[in-house]
Amino acid sequence: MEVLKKLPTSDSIVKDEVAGSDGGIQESRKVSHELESANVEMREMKEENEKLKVMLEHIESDYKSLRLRYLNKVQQKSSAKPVPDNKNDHLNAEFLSSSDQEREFVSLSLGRRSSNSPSNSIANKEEKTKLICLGAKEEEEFFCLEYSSSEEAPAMNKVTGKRSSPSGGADDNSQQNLAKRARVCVRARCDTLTMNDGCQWRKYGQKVAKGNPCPRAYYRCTVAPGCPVRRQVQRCVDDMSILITTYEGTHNHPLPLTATAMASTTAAAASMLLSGSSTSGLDTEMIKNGMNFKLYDNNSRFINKPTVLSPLHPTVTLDLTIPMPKPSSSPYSLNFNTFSSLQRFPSTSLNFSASSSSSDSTSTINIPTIWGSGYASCSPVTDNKVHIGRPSFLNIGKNLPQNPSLTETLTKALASDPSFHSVIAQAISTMVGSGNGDQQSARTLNSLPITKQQAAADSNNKNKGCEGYFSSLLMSNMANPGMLSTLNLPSSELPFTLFTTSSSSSKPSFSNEEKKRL
DNA sequence: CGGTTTTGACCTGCGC
DNA sequence: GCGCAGGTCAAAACCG
Repeated sequence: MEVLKKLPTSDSIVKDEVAGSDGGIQESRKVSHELESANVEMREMKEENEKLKVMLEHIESDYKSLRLRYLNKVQQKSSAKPVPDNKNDHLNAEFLSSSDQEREFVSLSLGRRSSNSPSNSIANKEEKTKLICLGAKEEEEFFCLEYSSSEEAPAMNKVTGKRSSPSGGADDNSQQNLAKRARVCVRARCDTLTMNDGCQWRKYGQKVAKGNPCPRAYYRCTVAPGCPVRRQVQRCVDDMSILITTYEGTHNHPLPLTATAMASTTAAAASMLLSGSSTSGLDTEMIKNGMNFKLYDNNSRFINKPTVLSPLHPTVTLDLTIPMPKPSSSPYSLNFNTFSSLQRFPSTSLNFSASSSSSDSTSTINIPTIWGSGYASCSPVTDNKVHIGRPSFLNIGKNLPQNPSLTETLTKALASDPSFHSVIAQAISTMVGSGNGDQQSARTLNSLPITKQQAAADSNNKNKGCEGYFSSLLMSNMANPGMLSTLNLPSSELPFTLFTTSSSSSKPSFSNEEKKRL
């Protein structure tokens, strides 16, 4: 896995700046001053790029060691225990001996599908399901995380998990269903019946839920046959203007350009939820390019708590109904929380606050966001609001030293957190997509100039009214000029694509455009 | 005519 | 075990 953060060369900036000036001493002084500051920022960014690279190397090595540890543990378990269940033993042996299966397991853990794998057969999938559940008692979170990355599985076992599920222990089923049923709930104001998120949906049912006179509609993705993604659409009982759309599953096909943003966001949010871990339950805020993501839990007093959510499903709610603050004036608020009812589902909370200027007193580290491209500056705060990962692994925010080494501290902390590793891996795979279409779409989307993206979004909105809201919102947020302000760069010069991965090798890969920029 | 929507019946999980 | 609620199925109706 190779992650790159792409930056425009200082030369290109110089040329543009010089070309843009008409002369005059003051003008050139101003330009040179700006150049100087830009260069300083560039150096800082490069340094942080290096740190990120180091961090990712750590992540990679940590992941490998974790995997080894896990395999050792399974091996020890299978050899030490005579085990009442011979089937599981057999499965363990198979797991350890089959390179194919291991490959798929690893693949799952990275959030990618290996659709061409010969182990994709039903029989093998069933075996792997059992394998995963085998160790669930000891390493519950780990297994949930690993398995949750493959949300296509419900295509074989219906969401209810019973009708077509193989006869297995209730624990096994529930364990895997926990991971598979992760949902992303999106709340947005919309006057139309549904919102166009770029995907094609077919309605397969409607039901009036208790407590809400508005019927809930059930949709399936029809972009590709067999796509496991489903969505529920329902009006908020407290505010009829709010449409609650709940997504479940991951698309197993390339997505249309307009659907990429939403799918990536929901997949990343689901990934965040599933890879998340228990925290102290403190209120958290996350900033993501100007989008407000409101968080709830069962104790939340949030009055618009949607009835669409079932305690059976770990759900992330993305609240788009909160007005966006102006990019340059205030940090955005993005709340991520989970319906972790019964404490069965770990919650993940992150706090990314965007520093509006370099004069902020707090130290920041730049973290590539998983929702689109850009920088989210992670600012340590003093009220314990920065919490990433499970307390046992990491508890950033508590007793954080407010000194210049904070960046390193946070970097190390992040690099040492397995949850964060998985989130990053999932996010990368989400952005890259399982198919070329996804990759292309994401890249195309990210490389579009802001004006074009905005124009496209505006055009969509003009034609469809409320429809296209998701796409345009997400697209515009991906290219949020506010994020550019931290770099002091014109929006046209910003490198949107921060992540590129190469599936064929571990070396970085660049598109032609990216090569030019570099 | 093919795809989509509607709608009543059915299945499953959960609480009592 | 029973009833309730959520979710899904599938036949009929609808639509372009």
